Amino acid sequence: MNSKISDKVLQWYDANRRTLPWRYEQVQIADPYRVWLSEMMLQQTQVDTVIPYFQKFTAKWPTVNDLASADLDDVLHMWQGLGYYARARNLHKCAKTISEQFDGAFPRSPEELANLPGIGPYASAAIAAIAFNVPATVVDGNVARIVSRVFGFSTPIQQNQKQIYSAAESLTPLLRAGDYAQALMDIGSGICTPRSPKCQTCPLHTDCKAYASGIPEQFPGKLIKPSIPTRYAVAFICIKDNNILLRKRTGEKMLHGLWELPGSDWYADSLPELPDEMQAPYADVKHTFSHFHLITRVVQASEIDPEYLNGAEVACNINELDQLALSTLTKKLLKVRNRNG
DNA sequence: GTCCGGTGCT
DNA sequence: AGCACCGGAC
Repeated sequence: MNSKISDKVLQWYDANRRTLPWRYEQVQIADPYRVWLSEMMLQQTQVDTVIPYFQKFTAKWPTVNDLASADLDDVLHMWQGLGYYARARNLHKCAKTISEQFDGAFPRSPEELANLPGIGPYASAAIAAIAFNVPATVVDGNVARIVSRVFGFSTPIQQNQKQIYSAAESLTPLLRAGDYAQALMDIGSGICTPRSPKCQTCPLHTDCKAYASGIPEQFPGKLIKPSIPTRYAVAFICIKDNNILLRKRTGEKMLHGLWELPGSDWYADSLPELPDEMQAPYADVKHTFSHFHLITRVVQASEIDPEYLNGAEVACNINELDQLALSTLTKKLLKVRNRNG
């Protein structure tokens, strides 16, 4: 009964699987390094966004030992734009651990994998299944949505983790665990999508309670999210002789290790006051992070009163910005320069 | 604008 | 258990 579902999933996969740079054919042996790297990148990030990053990383660092020998600054630079930069720091830390303590070989069991930096319950199961065919239960957002729909769970995913895990476990096959996990990812991203599931093309629609209900998109229920606050900041674009003032974020603040425009802290209430002569020209740029909006007043000036700087700025050639790790926020702020000339 | 999503820290 | 963390799809 349950094995029938995994059989349908695997048959669908054999006919419809996506070709992706980290996937291997059945005649090939999986490279755990590539499986691990892809899974780290795919957390919180869509396949199409990940592909060029994966290509760049594997070209520059073909093995985990190569990545372990890299500088963290280079890793952050290569990661720029992918977001959640703690992933890049943990990636580097994990590569060093594998290289130095595991002789360059990833462990096979989910339990050992879960002890490594950046590898949690999802990734440990996914790597064990995909790289080593261990029949671990792999539950990410896609799987949780598929399982909720097949079983007709209306409880929001966040409040139903145990039931979802048990249901997912009951479907997981003992053989071809890696193909099965990847098949569910493909079905989740291409068919069983959050808003408009394409049930007619789904191999499980005749097994699916949500489909039978006629309103599959309403499974699982959604959690009402509280609205997030807005913060405010001032940042300076100060260019002289082709050099722009930048500083490197330090400490434990978000985006630390990346370069940014000098400016104020991010205040909870309103835009920091500036003297009139520093107000023009400027542009207000809005950016949204996971837990707050940020409105930044970008002021362009050839000189900045040192009172507004912290003394840690570095003059960087504006034609060599592509050699530094910049967040998407900083790139967005830098575009003001093109707008205002 | 609104929604989506793994891990680590506390 | 609750919160911090980013960018892209719709």
